[in-house]
Amino acid sequence: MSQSLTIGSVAQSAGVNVETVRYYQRRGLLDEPAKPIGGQRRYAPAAATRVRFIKRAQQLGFTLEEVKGLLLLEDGQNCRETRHLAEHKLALIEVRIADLGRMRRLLKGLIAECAEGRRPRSCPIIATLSAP
Amino acid sequence: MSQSLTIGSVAQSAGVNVETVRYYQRRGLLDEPAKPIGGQRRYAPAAATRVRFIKRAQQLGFTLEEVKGLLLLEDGQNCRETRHLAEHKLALIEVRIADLGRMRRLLKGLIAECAEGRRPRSCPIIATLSAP
DNA sequence: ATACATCCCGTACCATGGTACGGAGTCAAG
DNA sequence: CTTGACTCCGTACCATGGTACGGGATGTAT
Repeated sequence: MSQSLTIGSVAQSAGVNVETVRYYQRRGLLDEPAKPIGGQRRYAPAAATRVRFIKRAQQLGFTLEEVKGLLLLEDGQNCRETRHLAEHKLALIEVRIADLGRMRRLLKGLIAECAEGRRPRSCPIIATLSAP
Repeated sequence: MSQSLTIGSVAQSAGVNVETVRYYQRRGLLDEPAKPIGGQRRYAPAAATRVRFIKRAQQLGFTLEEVKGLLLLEDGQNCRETRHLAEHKLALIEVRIADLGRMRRLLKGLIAECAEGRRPRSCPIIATLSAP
């Protein structure tokens, strides 16, 4: 009963494509169970749990390579290392937020100039991009 | 004198790789000047300006496909359309910022739990990712 | 027992924005 | 006129996270 799932049911229960499960196996994020002689592989329910783990970590902004690192800590006994990974990721996310914030300010400013028609002869967005 | 630059000097003056200039030509973002019989192509200084335009637009978060759209409006006479493109991009950026903000809150919360050692038996980050 | 659904496996392809390679041709300076 | 740097062009490759295809083998339900 611990090896009861087909790859299709693992995929379905984790909400991903069968090909995605295979892909995770190729990427080394998921073990591939032994194949019975001329049969089909069977998966433990833990495989589906693991795929969900991967998906959740991705939603937190971890890449698959980083998830690989998290999975090494999966027993929950390495809280400190896990926290370091999370802190590092948090720092990267904050940099991205800051970058996007700058883009937003710039775009907003340009759009406002456009809307006010301050420089009716030439579009201020284009003008800014074209500046030497 | 209007066709005086080699591809190398265009690239250098715009701060990109020669291959990048060729790539933009393949993508249809930049015209490829006619090649003299058995000679080398020469570029007008406007080519370098255009490459810089592309790079700046990318920094504002536009993809190359979107830049292609902007370049069609490059004469500056289509302020309204340009503004629409910019507004659309701005909306996407704001969605992205909101997404990242959620990630940040989640990660911050988990890291704080870790640091406080509220759940010393198993790492709260791993536990959260592993939840059924 | 037969039909239909899945699985297996390798391989190729998608978007995105480039970089690298290699052999032949060309250009400019000394 | 030789040498070294640059150009040309097609093609292949990089990361990232998958998706698609196709023929043959299996599994399962009726």
